[in-house]
Amino acid sequence: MLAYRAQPTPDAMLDRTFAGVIAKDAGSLADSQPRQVEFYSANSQIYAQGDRAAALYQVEFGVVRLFRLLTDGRRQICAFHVAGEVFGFEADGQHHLFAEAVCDAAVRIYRKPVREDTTLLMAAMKELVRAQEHLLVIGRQTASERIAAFMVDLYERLDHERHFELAMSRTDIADYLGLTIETVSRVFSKFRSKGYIKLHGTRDVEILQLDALRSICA
Amino acid sequence: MLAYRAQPTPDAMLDRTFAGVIAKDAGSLADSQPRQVEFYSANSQIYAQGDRAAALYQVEFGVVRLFRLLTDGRRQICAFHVAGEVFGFEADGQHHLFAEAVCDAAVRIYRKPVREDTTLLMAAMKELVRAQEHLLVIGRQTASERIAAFMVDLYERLDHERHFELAMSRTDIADYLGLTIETVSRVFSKFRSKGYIKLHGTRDVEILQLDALRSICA
DNA sequence: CGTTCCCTTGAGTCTCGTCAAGGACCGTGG
DNA sequence: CCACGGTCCTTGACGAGACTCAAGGGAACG
Repeated sequence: MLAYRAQPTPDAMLDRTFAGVIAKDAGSLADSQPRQVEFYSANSQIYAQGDRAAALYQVEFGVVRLFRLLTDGRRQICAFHVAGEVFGFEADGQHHLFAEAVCDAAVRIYRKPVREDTTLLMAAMKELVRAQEHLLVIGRQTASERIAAFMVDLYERLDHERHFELAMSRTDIADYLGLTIETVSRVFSKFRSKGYIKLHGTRDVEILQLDALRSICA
Repeated sequence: MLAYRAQPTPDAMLDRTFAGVIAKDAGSLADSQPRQVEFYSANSQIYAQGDRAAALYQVEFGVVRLFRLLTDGRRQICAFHVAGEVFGFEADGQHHLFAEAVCDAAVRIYRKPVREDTTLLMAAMKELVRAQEHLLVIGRQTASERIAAFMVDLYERLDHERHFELAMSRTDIADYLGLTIETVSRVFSKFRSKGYIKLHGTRDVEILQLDALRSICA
C-alpha cells in the first residue's frame, strides 16, 4: 500500500511532473538560494491568504492543501499537492489562498525566486488566481451568489460602469457559473423584481443597487 | 452604456492589468515577432482543445470564452476575456481548452513567445491547467462523477498504485469537490457496495474496478 | 408577416444538503 | 486489559434548491 507520509525515493520524485522539471533545470529554481526545508505537522498552516508572498514551495513529503474561505466559513480547496509539486504562485505580492499541511509534511522553500523575466509569468499567475477564485464561486456558492458575483466582476472589469451590455448569451453565463439557462434567467428576474438591476433589453443591464449585489456575494 | 464590442481607447487599455504589464514591458512580449492581429466573428473558434500551442493571445476588442467539454456535451466555461487580457497559456505544447469569440472580436497573436526562463512558468501553467480541469469537475459533474474523478486522479498521481492511503479527511475531500461530507461518505459506500473499491479502513482504499471508475468520470 | 433564435416562466422531479442519531476508531488513563 | 471520551465517519429521514421538461413571449431578420 502506498502512503503519502512516506518520503518518496529520488527516482519516484524524478517521475513527478514538477520535480522533473526542476531537477532537470538546476540552474534556475535551485539558484534561488537560500534553500531551506521546513516541517509542518498535520493541519498546521504554511501561509495564509493575504500574507506577503516572497517564496515558492515544493513538497518534499506529505500532502498540502490550498484553499479559500468565505466569511461564513464555507471552504473551497483548490488543490492538493504531493511530493515534488510546486505551489505558492501569486500575482501581486500576496497569497490569495491558504496553505496547510494535510498530514505531517515537509516543504522546500525557494525564497525570492522571481529573477526571471516576469511578464509572461505575471500574466499566467493572474489567470491562475482568477481560476482559483472562480473555483470558490462554483464550488461553494448558491445560484444567486454566483450571479451576483458575476455581475460585480463584470462591473469591476468594465471600468466601473454600471450600465453595460452583456456580450454573452444566457447559455454562456450558465456554463460559466455551472448552472442552467433557466436558473440564470430566474435569478435575473428575481434581481430585477427586487430592484437590484434593471434590464433595458435581455443583454442590456444596469446595476441599480451595487451594494446589494456585493452583500449577496458573501 | 459600455459595450464590449467597442474598441477600447489606448488609455483604457493601459488601465487593464495585462495590457499595462505588456505595454510597460515592450522588451519581452513585444519582441516575440511577428505580431499579428486576427479578427474572429461571433462564435468562431480561435483554437481547439488538443491543438498544438505555439502562441499567446491578447484581446484587442470583443470578448473571448475559454471552455472545456465533456463527451456528452456538458460545457464549462473557465473564463471570459475582455480587451487587454492575455490567454492561451499551456503546459505541454497543446491547448487544454477551447477558445472562441463570444461576439465579434480581434486578437493580437504573439507567436513563439516563450524564450524566457521557463521553469517557473511551466510550473505555474501546470497549476493553471489543473485548476481549469477542476473547474469542469465541480461545475458540471455529479457527486458520483466527482468522487470517481478524484479516485482516478489520485491513482494516476500516486504511481498507478491501486492500493493507497487517503491523507485527507472526508471534510477535505468534500471541500475539494464542492460537496458535503455526508454525500462523500454515501458515494464511497455506493462504490464499495458495487464492488468498484474496497475500504480496508476509512482512509485505506483499494481500487478494484478502475475501468468502472473511469467510465463514471464521463 | 412568418420564421427562428433566444429568453422567460411554470410545474414537477431529483439530487444533494441539512439535521440527527449512532457506530468505528484511537489515545488516554485507570 | 478494559473503560472512557473525543473525533471522525456512516446512515437515515426530510427538505430545499436547482434541474428537466414544456409552453409561450419577444426581438431580429428575411
